[in-house]
Amino acid sequence: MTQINQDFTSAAFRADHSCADCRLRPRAVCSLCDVDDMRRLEPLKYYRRYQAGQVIAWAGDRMEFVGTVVDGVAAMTQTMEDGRTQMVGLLLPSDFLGRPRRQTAAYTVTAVTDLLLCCYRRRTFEDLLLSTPALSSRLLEITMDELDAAREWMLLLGRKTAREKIASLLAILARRGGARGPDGQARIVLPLSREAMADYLGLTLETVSRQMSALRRDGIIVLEGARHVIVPDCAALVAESGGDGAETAPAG
Amino acid sequence: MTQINQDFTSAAFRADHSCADCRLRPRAVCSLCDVDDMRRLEPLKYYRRYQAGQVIAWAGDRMEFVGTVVDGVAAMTQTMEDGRTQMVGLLLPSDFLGRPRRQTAAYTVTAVTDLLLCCYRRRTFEDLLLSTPALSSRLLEITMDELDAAREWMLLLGRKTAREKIASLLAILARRGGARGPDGQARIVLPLSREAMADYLGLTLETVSRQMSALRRDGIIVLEGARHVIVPDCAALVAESGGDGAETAPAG
DNA sequence: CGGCGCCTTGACCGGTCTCAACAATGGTGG
DNA sequence: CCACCATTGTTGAGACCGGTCAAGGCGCCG
Repeated sequence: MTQINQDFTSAAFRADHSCADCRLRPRAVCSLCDVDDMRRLEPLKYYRRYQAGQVIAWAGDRMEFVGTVVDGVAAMTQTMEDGRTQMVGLLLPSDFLGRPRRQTAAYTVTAVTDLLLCCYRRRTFEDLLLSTPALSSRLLEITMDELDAAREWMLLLGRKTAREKIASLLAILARRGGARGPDGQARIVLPLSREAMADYLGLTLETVSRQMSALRRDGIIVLEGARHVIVPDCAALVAESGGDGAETAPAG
Repeated sequence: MTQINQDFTSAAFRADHSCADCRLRPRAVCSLCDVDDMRRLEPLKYYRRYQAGQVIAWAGDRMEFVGTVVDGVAAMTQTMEDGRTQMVGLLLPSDFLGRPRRQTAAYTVTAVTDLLLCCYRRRTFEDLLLSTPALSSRLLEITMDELDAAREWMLLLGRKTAREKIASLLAILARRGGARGPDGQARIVLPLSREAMADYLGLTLETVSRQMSALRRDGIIVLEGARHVIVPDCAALVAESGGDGAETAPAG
């Protein structure tokens, strides 16, 4: 597909990883496991791949696996009967997907870009949780971090203006996804379409587009095509974001 | 204070509970503990009381305890520099307050009504988590339930109309706090002021007041004073709420 | 070159916010 | 018991932000 997805695929889909040189171990659910734990975990893991746009699970579907995002971006969305949809989580590399002890997906999960997941069968993972304190301990930490992130997002959805919402999202993507420049500069390759951004921010895609243009006019960002954003001064962007909540990782 | 608070105090502040006849054990963090576990936990617990309006912790304060709401209602709120505030959690009886392994409060916590908490010192509780799998297992469940509730709330904040927001809140309070009548009827004693409702729903207090009046005019609710709500037909209320998300417990 | 997504921009509309006055409630003290 | 006050809730008028509907541009791919 587009340049964006090739960026993700090139690194991710080359071959399976060995846990020993997994670059996202420090943040993943297995980060607290010792060598012994990993000897038990590693043989049980397997990989799943999805193409951009593919639905991983519909809300209500049986979910027989859990996993960690290795490469790419996934989105969790909720939809009302009349079609209004709200994204409730953006899953970036190292984020955990799925819920032990629950048989069905609570939200629809979609691959936003090409995606690589490091998975365990759900039942297997539940057993590992019981026998591996380091795993369940880290999962609790991760879940509480996601809860904090969700609450930050509640502030954004409930109280921020459209401009602040856009600035907040860009600030978060710059923090976690973007390449940082020498000074306060950053470049972001947006994984999300305007519509997906709107669904995440509780806006319409037209408002997203207009506010992106407004930020460009005001010199806060520079656009190179719709999906490439340069932030000349990250501090200025954060100032536009309303300040609160930009310093935290996005919801998982 | 008001009738509302006396409702809460009458039962709660009589005397300390014994875990054996604690009516919220089934939903609390200790629900999976066996008799042996409880023999270790019970001597370590203690109670804290707060008056309506009292601040339990400011965002950034050191938090040296965690606990479960026994009686009353507490609120977690987040505030921006310019004063805009968003409630990010409403804590009802059996809900858990605090985060193990974190020294400072992430949000400001306030007693909405007179409040009774069943507490452990944070360090004590952290030790208990390590030595009591039933405790950490249940805490993970609770945290994941709160995460689901937070995500339901994101849909409400991002996509629902003012009327739907009000209806959703009333539906939730009817489910968890209200006395259920014989048919589809329910009566709710609102623990929240109009302003607190607005902070929870991402609205202004004027809009809350107007939509309450609109629901009254349309016969969806009956008001007996500002804080007493009668719902003649719960199904009709749920229909006004936009359907999604009303069947889940509120965020903790 | 043409067609199809995706994005941008414009004009207009409407829901919610803002500012303001007023009503109801409950508590206090004469 | 009642008058008074502070707090909380209600209602109105007008402004504004973001949504809706619609047209057109850009880039990618056949």
